[in-house]
Amino acid sequence: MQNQQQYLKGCLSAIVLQLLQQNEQMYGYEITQKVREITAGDIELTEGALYPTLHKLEAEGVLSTENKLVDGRNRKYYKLTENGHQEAQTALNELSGFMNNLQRILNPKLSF
Amino acid sequence: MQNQQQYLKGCLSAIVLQLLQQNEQMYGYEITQKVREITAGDIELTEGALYPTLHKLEAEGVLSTENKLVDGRNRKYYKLTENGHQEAQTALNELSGFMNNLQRILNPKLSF
DNA sequence: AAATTATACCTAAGAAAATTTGGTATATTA
DNA sequence: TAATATACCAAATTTTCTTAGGTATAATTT
Repeated sequence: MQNQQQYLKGCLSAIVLQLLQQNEQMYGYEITQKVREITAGDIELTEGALYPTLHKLEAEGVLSTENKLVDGRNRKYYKLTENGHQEAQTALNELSGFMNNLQRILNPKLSF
Repeated sequence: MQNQQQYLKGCLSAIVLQLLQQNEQMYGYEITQKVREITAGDIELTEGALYPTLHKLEAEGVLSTENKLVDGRNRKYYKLTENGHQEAQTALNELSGFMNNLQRILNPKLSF
């Protein structure tokens, strides 16, 4: 169960979009901690991967940002744009479909 | 449900290992058709990704090969080596763990 | 008081792994 | 006979992540 990191490829954006569907607004560091918490430390979003992804989603118009100073430190909050909500739903439906397919491959006996 | 391809990144090797745990021996083209069949066409393994992956797994000693001439066409059959069975089990356990974690993220209400 | 850890952002070089596009060849089907 | 299906492969490019840095403030530990 140790090296799950490799499987993260491809679904980092989807994870971000899901968390922002659930939480209204989050900042980068918060996202890394949330994923660490939910997965009990199995999955660690590296900042080198996360920040470029956030910037890309913002550049695509999926996310918007707002800077806030909290306890003397700067935080950059991200939220889904109006269009981003639709994009998020599409991406998450696709991921859901993919996971069902992957289950079919891994569990050939079960039928869904 | 169309573009699930993006999520394939990172688990191509695991899919190959799973299919070879189930099937004893398979050749490349057969693997692409099998995945297409199981996923009803949602996931298409491109040959440009599959063959390099097979060669890599062979180079690592996870898979061994045997060439056969069938109906006038050459087929290169792959099977798990003795060591490959262990590697496969490890990789598939990791993927299973990853999917559970991803479910926790996508489905925050459910507890597993 | 000083050093370490936690919080919080970021970039750039490199590596890994896929896509895209091309190639070769035989058998079957239209 | 032309197109499709079968069957293999490699190379250039792109995408995406890891690794390894950098900056800065607050809180904790030594």
